[in-house]
Amino acid sequence: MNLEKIIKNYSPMTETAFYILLSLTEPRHGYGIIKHVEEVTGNRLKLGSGTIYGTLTKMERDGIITMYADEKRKKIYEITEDGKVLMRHEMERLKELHVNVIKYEEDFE
Amino acid sequence: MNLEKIIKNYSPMTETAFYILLSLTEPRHGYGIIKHVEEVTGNRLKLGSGTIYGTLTKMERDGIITMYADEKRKKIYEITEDGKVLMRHEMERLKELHVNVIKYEEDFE
DNA sequence: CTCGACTATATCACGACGCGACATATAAAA
DNA sequence: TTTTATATGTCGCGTCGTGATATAGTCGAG
Repeated sequence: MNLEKIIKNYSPMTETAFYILLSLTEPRHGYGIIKHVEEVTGNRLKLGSGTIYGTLTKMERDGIITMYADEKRKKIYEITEDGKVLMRHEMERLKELHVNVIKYEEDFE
Repeated sequence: MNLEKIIKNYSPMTETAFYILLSLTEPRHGYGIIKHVEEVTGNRLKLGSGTIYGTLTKMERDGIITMYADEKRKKIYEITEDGKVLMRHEMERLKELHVNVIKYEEDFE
């Protein structure tokens, strides 16, 4: 899948997809990602098994992550260059969202 | 719908839902919301008609927005107190996300 | 040594969501 | 007058996150 289509199909990114990709700057396997996401969100976000393995399969098919190693009971992935471009794009969107949070925060007090 | 269930069902909020509620601190009708969202996102986000009217119906049913006025060709809504609580909750989540954007940004360069 | 807890992956059906297409209608502007 | 903008609504489509279910290896406590 080319970069243009990737960005179109993955924007806006779901929170799940965002945290999976955030975990894959270091090579990790599915179960390791689940634990890492729990860590960085302070146990708030717990990914279901269907979510993680389904998403990883889809992301590999689309070329935003790649197989790093295939051990007996561990399939280890890492993010690709296209994946990094996508994440930079998503991070810009999240910054825009944050600007609007700060701007309109007082209206909800 | 009670507040606990509202927060559970609307978290994490979709970008669409977030910007619709952000628009409803002032009373607005569907079409007005579409135009307002285009404005605050710099024409990035254009809501489809199915999205806006479907979401408004659902949000009113769940008690996070309420009918403010029902003119001939305009149904005007505004956010409820429960809706404001929900938005404060969502804004906290977006701040956490933003912290992680700043923290891990350099890993995607 | 055995039993439960943890690690690890995979598939399935379910409900929810965003979207564009299509339909309908009024009002303003060209 | 004809087009463009305003305004709401419904429908089917594809996608997504989730929990249930299945399967299986590892490892420590009793």
